[in-house]
Amino acid sequence: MADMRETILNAAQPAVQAHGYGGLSFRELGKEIGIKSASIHYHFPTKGDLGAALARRYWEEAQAALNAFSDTNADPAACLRFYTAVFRVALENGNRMCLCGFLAAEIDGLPEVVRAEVKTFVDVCVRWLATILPGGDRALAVYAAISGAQLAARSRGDVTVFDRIVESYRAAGLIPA
Amino acid sequence: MADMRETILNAAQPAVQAHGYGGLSFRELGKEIGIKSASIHYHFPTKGDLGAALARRYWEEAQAALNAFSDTNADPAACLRFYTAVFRVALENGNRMCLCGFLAAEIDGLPEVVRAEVKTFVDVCVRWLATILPGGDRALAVYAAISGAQLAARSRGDVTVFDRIVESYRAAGLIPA
DNA sequence: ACCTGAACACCGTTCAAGT
DNA sequence: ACCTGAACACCGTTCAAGT
Repeated sequence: MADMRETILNAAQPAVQAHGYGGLSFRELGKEIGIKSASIHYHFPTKGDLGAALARRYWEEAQAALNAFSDTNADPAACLRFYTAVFRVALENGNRMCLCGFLAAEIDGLPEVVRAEVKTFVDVCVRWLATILPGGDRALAVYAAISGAQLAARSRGDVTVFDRIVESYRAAGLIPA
Repeated sequence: MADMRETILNAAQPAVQAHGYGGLSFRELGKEIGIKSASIHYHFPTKGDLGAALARRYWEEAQAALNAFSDTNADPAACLRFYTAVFRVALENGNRMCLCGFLAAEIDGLPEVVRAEVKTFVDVCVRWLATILPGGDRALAVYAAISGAQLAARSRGDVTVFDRIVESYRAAGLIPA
């Protein structure tokens, strides 16, 4: 089996996507993976260290997935369909949020180490979108619009709300059709 | 001076807009207004009751403000400038989120009474936008897009990010210019 | 190297008790 | 009618102690 560090990250990620950083409990986490909460601190000295590791792994995987797709498919419309599909997965998977989307809302109460990784996630997404969309602030706007669509769909508890909003973005011309 | 119930709501609102529902502490709240945390429960039996009262007051005020503007100004572009300005205020005021925007992220861990008020806030905004924008899902899309712009700007700690995103929405044709 | 029990100061909540 | 102190089971964190 995998090392404990990874086991902790794997259990913590869906929890944060559902309840946020503040809603993550070391005691519940320990109960889930069969370890005492004090033992988690051996692998991640503080909650901030765990949060930062979580966010870093998240943007690394997102970056790899986005680049892998755009490397073999240069069509802007196809790339944007892939991008929205990535954000849709979180909703499909237990009506969860993008990890860094939730952390962005909580940014005010986050340790600096976590904040930095959240900002990097946004950078990764916006940089990738900028290689596909027209210049200026369009990439930033699309990043924000998709985040907002996810948030709205989640609060409705209805994935089809996400689809309808994205379709409306396309119809309006914000996203390439 | 105002009654204690209102004093509590006035102190709790900016706290939730900054730290969320989970980040609201009855003890800190009590310290701020000079009352014991146990006394807050006299006015609001549970944290959920306080959260619901907060969200309800929030959408009531938003509804009143939006209607007051559109009653005397029918121009779609002007109405949308007013709408975005309302969401901008939260950022200007200590880089805070829309109260119900934050609660939407936390929806999973919210008592049902709070959830219902959050949904009503979305309804209020979308219904108002629908009286101004072309039919279909455009109102829902604009609601989501502006929420996302606020979230992105907050995570950046930079109000001008909100302005740039909104301007980009206008340029793309999502919002009437 | 990795885990634990016990303690610390926090949290929302309850309730008997005060005025 | 309104407020409080004390208790309850929670929380992240620390640390001496175990293996």
